[in-house]
Amino acid sequence: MATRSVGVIPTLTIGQLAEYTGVTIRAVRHYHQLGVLAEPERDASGYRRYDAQAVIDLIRIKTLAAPGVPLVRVRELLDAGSLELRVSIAELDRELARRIEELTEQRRRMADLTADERLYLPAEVVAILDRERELGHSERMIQIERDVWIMAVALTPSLVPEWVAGKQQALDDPDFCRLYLAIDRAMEWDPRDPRLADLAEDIRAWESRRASSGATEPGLAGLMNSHVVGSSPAWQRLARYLA
Amino acid sequence: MATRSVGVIPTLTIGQLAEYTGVTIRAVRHYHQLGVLAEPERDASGYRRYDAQAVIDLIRIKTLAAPGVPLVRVRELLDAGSLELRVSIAELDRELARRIEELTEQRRRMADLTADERLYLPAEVVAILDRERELGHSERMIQIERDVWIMAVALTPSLVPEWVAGKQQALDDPDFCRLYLAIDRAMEWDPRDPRLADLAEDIRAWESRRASSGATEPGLAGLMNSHVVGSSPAWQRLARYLA
DNA sequence: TTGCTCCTCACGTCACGTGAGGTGGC
DNA sequence: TTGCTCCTCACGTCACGTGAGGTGGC
Repeated sequence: MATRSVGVIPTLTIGQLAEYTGVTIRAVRHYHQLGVLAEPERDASGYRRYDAQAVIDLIRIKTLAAPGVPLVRVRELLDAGSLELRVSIAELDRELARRIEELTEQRRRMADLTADERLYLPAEVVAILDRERELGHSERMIQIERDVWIMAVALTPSLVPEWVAGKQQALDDPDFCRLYLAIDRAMEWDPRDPRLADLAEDIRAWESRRASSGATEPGLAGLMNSHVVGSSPAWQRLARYLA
Repeated sequence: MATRSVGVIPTLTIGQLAEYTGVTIRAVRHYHQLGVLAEPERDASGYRRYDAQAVIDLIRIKTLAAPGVPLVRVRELLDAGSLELRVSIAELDRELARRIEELTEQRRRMADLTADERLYLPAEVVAILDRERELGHSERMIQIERDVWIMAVALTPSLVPEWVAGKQQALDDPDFCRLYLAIDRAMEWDPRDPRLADLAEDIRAWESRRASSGATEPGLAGLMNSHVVGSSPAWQRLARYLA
């Protein structure tokens, strides 16, 4: 596709070529080995001698390879006609645009690395956790709930929207909020604390009101399941009252 | 820095973990091997069992590794305190911004891949070549000059600004332009053509006018040097007339 | 002789990919 | 029994990096 240069013009050594085009000497040799860049003539000392066309070819190779086009494809592209090259360049341009989008995404994610949940939970769940923080819940309980949500999303993502809706509804109910905070506080009570029996009563009452309203949500029952209660002796007692 | 999860919550297999976080199973094992992600407990079958903290850790690893942070550094970053992490994230953010700039640059360069000189010659030289095209020069001569410029920039970049200025000045002179076009046409003349002697006379006359004006430029002499004339028998004759 | 650039093997690196051969629960 | 997921080696890949040992002109 490119015409050969006349050949009567002075030539460059591999070091000069590399410096001018901004690649390493080793990279040039590598391109020769893969047949991406044609081997040039040698001088009397066996040194490679490059002409202007080599400069042009190498800069083309570099331009294509820099954004990550595999060298085998670079070779194909430059061997192919300029029409095919033009088509591929259009493709590569879209690819680069995509990569720029991706990096911009990654910058956003980086910013979230120190902030906690945002990165690994859906936004609605993060909102629920934030809402509970505002209600004065302990970080310990929030973290347990966060872990439960992570497992829920990982194991049964299809059920998550329903749970999210149920939890949001519950948090709109002042009775639930009081109850839920009480449960949080109860975590550190002595398991023989008499208030646990009253709390169990309140929970049962709320749950039956809720069930009669037709709402389907695993909320309290979900949190109070056999996996979670193990983290607090008081909660274990509470679960026994409810059973 | 992150607190351990309670451990009474159900766990994920390596496949579930990989799918949820969007990495391959092999990548997870690789992270274990390098110590970037802690090895979890095994179940009765020897299968790895992951908790919510592993999900969090893995997403952090992925977030850092995706834009190209070496895994050894990822390990250091996550082992270090969150202050150090924050500092490094600021650095990484600048790095990502730089990469986005770079990709944008590469998109521009890609567009120039089919257009010729723009990619491998400084803008002023490209302007000179374009100007000569407008004056009606043959592509053959332009290409020879292009190759001379490439070699000039590669071998003695410090002299290029002077040459560029000289050439621009010459192209502002209508006498030079006529002469230069004549030289272009003469390339394909028969070496015995009597007009060559007249042309040599005109060149000498122009050069002496130019020298007396105090301008320092290698222009015509540069083009008509021993390296280039070899490409045309008529030019060789012309060079002998001038010698 | 010393320093510099060039030469050709050839092994190393980084982040996994990809079988090879085998186990364990449904 | 078949199919699926998991397991541990261990070699392969891609684009070079990095010595190892040697040559040639100033």
